[in-house]
Formats: sequence, C-alpha cells, structure tokens
Amino acid sequence: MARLSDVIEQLIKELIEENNGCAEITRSELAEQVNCVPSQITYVLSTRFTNGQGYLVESRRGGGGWIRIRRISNSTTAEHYIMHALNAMGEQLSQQQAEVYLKNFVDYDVIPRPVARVMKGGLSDQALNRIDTGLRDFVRMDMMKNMLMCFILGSASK
Amino acid sequence: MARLSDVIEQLIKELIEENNGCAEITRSELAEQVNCVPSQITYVLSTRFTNGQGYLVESRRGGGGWIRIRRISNSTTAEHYIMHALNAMGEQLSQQQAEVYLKNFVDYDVIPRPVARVMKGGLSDQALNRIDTGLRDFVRMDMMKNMLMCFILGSASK
DNA sequence: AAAATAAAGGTCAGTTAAAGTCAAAAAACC
DNA sequence: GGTTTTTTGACTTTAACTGACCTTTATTTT
Repeated sequence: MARLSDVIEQLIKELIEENNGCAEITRSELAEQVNCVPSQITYVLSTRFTNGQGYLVESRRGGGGWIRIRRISNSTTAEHYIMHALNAMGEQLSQQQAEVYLKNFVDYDVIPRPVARVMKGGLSDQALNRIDTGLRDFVRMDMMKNMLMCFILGSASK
Repeated sequence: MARLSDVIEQLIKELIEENNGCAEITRSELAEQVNCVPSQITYVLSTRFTNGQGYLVESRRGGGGWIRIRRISNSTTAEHYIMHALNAMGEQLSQQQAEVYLKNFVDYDVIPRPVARVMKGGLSDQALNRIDTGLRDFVRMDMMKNMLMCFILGSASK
C-alpha cells in the first residue's frame, strides 16, 4: 500500500510536470486534498525535494502565503555541469573551497563573472562571521547549493 | 489569490512611474479604490516604500491632506543608488525585506536580474535555515552588504 | 477673533491566515 | 528486536489586514 508521503510526492511531481517545471501550492490546501496534517507536506518537501535532487523550494508565510517548488530541466550543459558539481559537494564548504568552485565555474564559462563575484562575497567568512565556526561551513554549503539552483532556474526561464 | 498589499504596491509604483518619479495620493481615496481600510495603505507604505528602499514619503494631515511618495535619486548611477541603500540599511534584514530590496534593484535597473536572483537564493530562509532565528537576520544583513559591495567593486573594475 | 465642525492622515494593538518547528507516537523495514 | 522513516499535532512565527481612537489642518459659524 502506497505510503501517504509517496502519494504527496507524486502529486507534487505531477503538478510540476503539468505546469512547466513549477508548482505553486498552498500547504494547507494540499494537505486537505490528501487528508493529512500540513506539516507532512513540509516533511515530504524536506526529504524529497532537496537541492541535491534538483529542486528549488521557496515559500512565504503569513496571510496569502504559498510554497513554490521548481525543478531544473537539466537540458543545457551548464545545468549538467552545475548539477554534477552540486551532487559531488557534500555537506560542508569552507571559504577556500567555495572560491575554488567559483573560479572553476567562471573558467569553464558556466557562471558569468559578475554573478560569481557576488556569490563569493556572500559566501565569504566576512559575511558569515557571526555564525559559529562549527556551523559556518554547513550554512555556507546550503547557501552555495541554493544559489546555484537559483542561477540555473533563472537562466532557464529567461 | 493576489494579496491586496501587492496590488496596492503595484498601483503606487505605477503612479510613480507615470508621474516622473513622484506620486501624490490621498490615503482614503486610494483605500476606497482597492476596497480596504485606510490604515492598510499606511501598512504598505511602511513595509515597501521606506527610505532605505529608495523612497521618500511625506504627508500632510487635515482637510485637503495628501501623501506624496517620491523615488530618491532617480537620475544617479547604480553605484550611487546602492551606496544610498547601503547607508540606510540597519543591522538586521528579514527575508521579506531582502526581497523588497532586490525587487527594487531589478526594477530600477541597478542590478541585473540574474545577479539578484542568485542573491535572493543565498539570502533566503531556505538557505539560512540552520542559523538560529535570533541571529539569522543579522547574518542576512551582513551577507547583503557584502554582496552589494562586491557587486559595486566588480562593476567598477569591469 | 474664537469656537465649533469637518476632513484629512497617524498609531497601535488585536485578529486572521498562512507556513515553520519539533518531538513523540506509529509504522515499516531490516 | 532495533533502527529508520513516516505520521501527527501542539505550539511558534510571520505577514496581511482591521478598527477604534488620536492628532493635525482647513473651513465654517457665531
């Protein structure tokens, strides 16, 4: 018997498919549709729609809030290249490693220099200074992955 | 379901655009137009048209009162615009505020869309999830400032 | 002139409608 | 039998929206 989470996963994927790579839902509505508590939607999103799996999840709380899930198309070389790198990246990222990656992306013409420059600024120790060193590299990695996904999705829709 | 606040924001922006960088409204009239209470206009102004976001809001009460919203530094360069924003930015930045800034930067051609998109990804709660909520908005601001500085420096050296 | 009235905008605390968090219970899987 | 995954729900946070009450300014009345 299919697990509820699988059903939800499937449903979201269909929505994405039908909708050109982008699903926009309301957590509570979707929850009601499949008859589960809202937080289970959150669970599914966090386990099956991660950056590493090629998805970007954005959301907004408060009145009129929503959740948007987008999938990369993986059709251009840049997308391939970045997804490949992203999957090889692991959980933590030092400033130095970040710079190496960015340099490669620029050298191989995968990311334009101005974009890389801004990314570098955001990923620098200077910017992340207030974060505990034990946590910093994890956050930096989350940021890197999310920024890369945003970059890919942006250039796709352009 | 478009949020009323968004409609109001858009409306005001159009007025500003049509009118050479300066919109003059009457709070209650605008409120009636979009069918909301007057104080919601105030709410929109205070969340999306702050000084730091490049606007100057003046008003006059009493009979024949008005509210005037002007874009600051319409004619200056991107670097000026960003420097002004940087100066007016405090210590903390929520995801929502970050998005308002970025939207403005793009709308006013101060930062190219792909760069803004990547910034948004890095500044999102999604990416900064592991940081304690008490600290998160401080870090986000540090990042924003750093990225903006990097952007300016980059475009200078070209 | 002074007082009263009308016509604006300002403030702020409270309500509603969303999403997020987290840990415990239940189920599924070795 | 123990471990991992799923499911649940109580509680938190955030953003939008509302309304009652306040302050300021202009106009009208006396």
